[in-house]
Amino acid sequence: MSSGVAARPAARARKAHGERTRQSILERAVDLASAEGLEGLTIGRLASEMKMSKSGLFAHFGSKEELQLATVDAAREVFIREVVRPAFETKEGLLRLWKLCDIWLGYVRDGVFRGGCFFAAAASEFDSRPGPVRDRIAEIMKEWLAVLRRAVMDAQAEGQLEQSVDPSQLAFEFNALELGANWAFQLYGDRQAFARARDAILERLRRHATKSGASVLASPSKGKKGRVTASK
Amino acid sequence: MSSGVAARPAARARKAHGERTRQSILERAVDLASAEGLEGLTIGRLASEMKMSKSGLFAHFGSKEELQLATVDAAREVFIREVVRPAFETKEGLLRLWKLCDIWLGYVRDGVFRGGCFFAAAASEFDSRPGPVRDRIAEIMKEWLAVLRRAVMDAQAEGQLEQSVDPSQLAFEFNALELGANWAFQLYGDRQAFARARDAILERLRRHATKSGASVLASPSKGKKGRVTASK
DNA sequence: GGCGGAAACGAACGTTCGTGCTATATTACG
DNA sequence: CGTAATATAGCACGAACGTTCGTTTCCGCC
Repeated sequence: MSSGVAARPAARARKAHGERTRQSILERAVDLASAEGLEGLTIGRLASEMKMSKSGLFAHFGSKEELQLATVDAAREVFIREVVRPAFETKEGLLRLWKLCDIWLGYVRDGVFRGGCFFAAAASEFDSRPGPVRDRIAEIMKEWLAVLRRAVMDAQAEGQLEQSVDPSQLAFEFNALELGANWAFQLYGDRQAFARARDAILERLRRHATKSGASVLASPSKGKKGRVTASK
Repeated sequence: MSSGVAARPAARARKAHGERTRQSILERAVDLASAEGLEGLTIGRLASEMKMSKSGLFAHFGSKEELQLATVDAAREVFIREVVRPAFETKEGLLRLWKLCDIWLGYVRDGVFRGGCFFAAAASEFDSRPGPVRDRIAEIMKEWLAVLRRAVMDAQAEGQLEQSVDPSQLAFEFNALELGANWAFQLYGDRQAFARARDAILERLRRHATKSGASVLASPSKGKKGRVTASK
């Protein structure tokens, strides 16, 4: 950490191997944890799926809690890559706000994580289990809520959304509808839930859109069938 | 099993003791499971809390899965007693629909279960774990959604809610908002979330209320501060 | 060509889990 | 009172858990 360890590219190549396996372990860990839960994510199971020994895998993290934390952060990266980043390709304003919600719904429907929204599951699992893991999960979900809230405020600044709407309130509602769709899909395989959430969100956006905002929202409304738009 | 074992009333009194301890075990089990999860609900832990031996307690159920199923059903009884029944004291119509949602929020806020809504937690825990337990949970939550949907239809039949609203859609949205409030409260202790959910629900009810429906909704809206009305 | 450190391994630890078996209290009724 | 059913306890099991330890394999570098 302190000494630069020599900037020799060769020296980096040596270290790369450990880091790379660690990364591929975390990939699996995220997948496993999203389905079985962060506690159900077992070191032995993970090791056997990676065709490694328990101890070999264990050495990368030092404790189960560290593994859980690393897994949560890895899932956060995936979420940013799959949801936030794509939505941020759209210019700030009402359309980006809509994209955030729409892409989120797609991210659950398309099974980016096997068990639906990773953080919805993790939050529910850890909400009565104090500790660093719970804190990290709470922090990340707060980030997401802040992104939504920020998007609302931007849309207002752009003059596309009425000033009277409370950004926190709207962010809460959208998040709730997303969680609701996730819940219905995970428990019943109900794909219609995505359309329901989308309709509810769009209706709310339209209701509070200014005139200039309404035009922005014109296209996705006209989409033929009620399918969620794919991110690509 | 086969032979009727005699329908003597006295025979029932004999059996009562076992049934009573079974019931008190389930009380504890529900409380424990609501906080630690249905899988975290451990027979050893439960036995020691009940000051019983593992095997003595175990004999009442025969398997962990049976214990889980019995626990889920016990939680269902509590839910009916605490939420559905009180709301059904109000005559069918818009007000009952509102009561269902309002009392539900109170039931989470007042900690009827230590871990918030028992079924929200259980659903999230078991949604990727097929089996009888998952099926039972899904069934119970479907009952709740059906109650909501039915309440919407009743309100329409009473002429208090516009015919144009889709009962399933409204039930979905209300359920989602409730789950969202539960989520925010469990993860952040955010009591404001109840007010947010309530506001969102009330706003929707008002929007789609007929004239006669609006008058019914007049009183709870005027309630001074935005507190959720207690069920008693 | 041998040294050193990182990475992976295999075996074992102490615990806890769910689940059987067997025996002992407790109780109801003939 | 005695007997049979019921309820609880005691004990042991096999498996899985997280974790530790000592060893082995691998590879860049002096």
